[in-house]
Amino acid sequence: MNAKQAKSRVEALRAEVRRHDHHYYVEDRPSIADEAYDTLYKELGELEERFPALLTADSPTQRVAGRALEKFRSIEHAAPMLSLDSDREPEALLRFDERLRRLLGEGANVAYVLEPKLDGASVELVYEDGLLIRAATRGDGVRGEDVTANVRTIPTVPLRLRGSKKEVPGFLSVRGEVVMRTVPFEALNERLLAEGSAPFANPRNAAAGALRQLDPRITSQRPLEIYCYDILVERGLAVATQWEVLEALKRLGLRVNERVRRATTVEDIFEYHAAIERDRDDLGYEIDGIVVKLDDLAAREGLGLTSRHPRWAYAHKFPPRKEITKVLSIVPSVGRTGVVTPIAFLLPVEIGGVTISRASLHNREEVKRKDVREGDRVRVQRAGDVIPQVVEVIHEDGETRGPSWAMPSACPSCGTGLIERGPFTVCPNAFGCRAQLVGHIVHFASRNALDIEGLGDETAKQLVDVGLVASLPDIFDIDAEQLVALEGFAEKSAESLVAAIAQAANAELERFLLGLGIPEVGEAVARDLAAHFGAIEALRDASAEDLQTVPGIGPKMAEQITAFFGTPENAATLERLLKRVRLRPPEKRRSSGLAGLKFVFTGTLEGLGRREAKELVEANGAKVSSAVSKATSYVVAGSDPGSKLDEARSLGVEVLDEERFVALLREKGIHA
DNA sequence: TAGCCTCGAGTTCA
DNA sequence: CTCGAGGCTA
Repeated sequence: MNAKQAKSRVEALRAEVRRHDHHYYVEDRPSIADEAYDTLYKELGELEERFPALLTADSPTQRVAGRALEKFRSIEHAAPMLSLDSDREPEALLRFDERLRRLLGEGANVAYVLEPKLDGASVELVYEDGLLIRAATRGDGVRGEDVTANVRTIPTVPLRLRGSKKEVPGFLSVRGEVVMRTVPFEALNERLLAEGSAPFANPRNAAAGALRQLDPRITSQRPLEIYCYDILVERGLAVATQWEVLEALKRLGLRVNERVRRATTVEDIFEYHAAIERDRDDLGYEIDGIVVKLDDLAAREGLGLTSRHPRWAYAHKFPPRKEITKVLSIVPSVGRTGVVTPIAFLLPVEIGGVTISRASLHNREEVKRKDVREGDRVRVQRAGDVIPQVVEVIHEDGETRGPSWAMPSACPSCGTGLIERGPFTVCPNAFGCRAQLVGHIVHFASRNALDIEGLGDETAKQLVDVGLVASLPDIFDIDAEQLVALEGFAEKSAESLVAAIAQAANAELERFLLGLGIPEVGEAVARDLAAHFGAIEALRDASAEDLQTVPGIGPKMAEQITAFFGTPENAATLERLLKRVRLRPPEKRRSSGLAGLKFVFTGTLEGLGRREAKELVEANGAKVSSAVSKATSYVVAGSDPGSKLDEARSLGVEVLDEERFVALLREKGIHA
């Protein structure tokens, strides 16, 4: 075979293989037997090997460009990839619809396109003259990471758009969602487990993780797929509506979700939402709601954007996932304050990608109200998609249930008679109850207090159980030898714990105060007290009147604090602790550019952690609070923000993304 | 005295 | 993150 013959054969083979790829991956309708396909593919590969001059990047054999990167390049998107306004309340959807109709004017024909909201990793694909030249993660919406080599390995992503030169646009930037279907996801996790690697919590993490592999050969082993749903920028494509956009994408060989629909009324949208939710478990991939988009592209232009979201699109989310499981047992547990909390141990179930095995039942009243009993089948959800909650008991005909659950009358830890305080049940043995001591130790060692690494729940329990610690100050007397004698302690971990404790003996006053666990004294109050009194002795000897001169301290808190220091056991403990620790007075805050501002953080910050961001802002004279109010200056929203973002919007508080937050700091001469 | 604002405490999993 | 309650303010 000469070079010319080879060239035409190679071209014919590529067209053939591409066609079969499209049918198999995009249309899900194979057009050839696997064996015959393999033969074609093999022949193409062999010819390309014999005639290397014929090799091109868009050949179906070149999906995996086998070299690992050092790191990803950051690239700017052709247009910002915005996030959508979203809510799960039906009223919010009604408001969206009404607002749109109002803005578009009386009698305007409003048409929507409805799509499932896929829960995967958002990417931009860029095609020039039909060739895939670039792919990027969403990143902060403006710039993302260059993951071209990885995206090329996804079989549903065409390396070359379908159609003749005339039909293919000169430039096309498409937005799509990379997802992993649930079945291959589980297979992948099993494989990872078998290899001794950590499995992924959910398909979204698995998809995002696969995209961020530096070695495309690893990505190519991960079962990724794409669905395309938007055009960011295009040249040479005549489209006037979202529906036409989707049609055009399909024509060009890009996969579009099969459940997309058109709608003209808000009733249609609710109906679609209900239908998709009903089918949610059968789709084979994860979704968390539906997306509603105004169909008319020209009308969108007129509507424009809010600070973060386009006004012409909206995500109507599903309520949190609920699953049914069985209550294995209900066990009372005593916390550091002595409050006894009933905990339901559950037959493990997966909800939204995480396995839930326990849920707090909060208090006596709660158990009674829901009438949860051991052995019951219960519906469990993750409130705010995080904290597991027992929603209700599922009753069946002819069921036989155990006796209703009752709070024990004696403390499960120390046997002292329990007392009732409102809906709560409390162990009054504050100084002799081992469970409470364990709680105190953990709190004392916690990150915001003395930050003793290696002294968590399990270790504290062990130390108390073996009698090494009978009271809080005893932790400073532990030596490495004693620890090594314990189960689970090797020499190294024993030494590092002892070192961590020794290091903690040099502590900031406010952290020490927090660690003492005085009722009503948390992070903020501890700081105010430290700043006002300057030394622990001054605080200890302060009267209730003195305390109330501190802004934020009223009669109730003053009473709690004086009662704490007035209790002989606490006084003795404090004396012993003070012999062991050296307290540093509060640092003078250099107030500067941020004085008078109030920040609230939500979501995950990428660059500097939330904790560092908080400290940085506070060190420069600003306040950080946990809830959004009218008094809030800025809400800083990282990725995956929570309800505080919605709160900020409804109160009209300015929202900063991480980039603009850092920019604000830089403006004020502050560097991270 | 009501309502807003803020804080403390408890909460699960990887 | 949510709930409940204390403190502050109008």
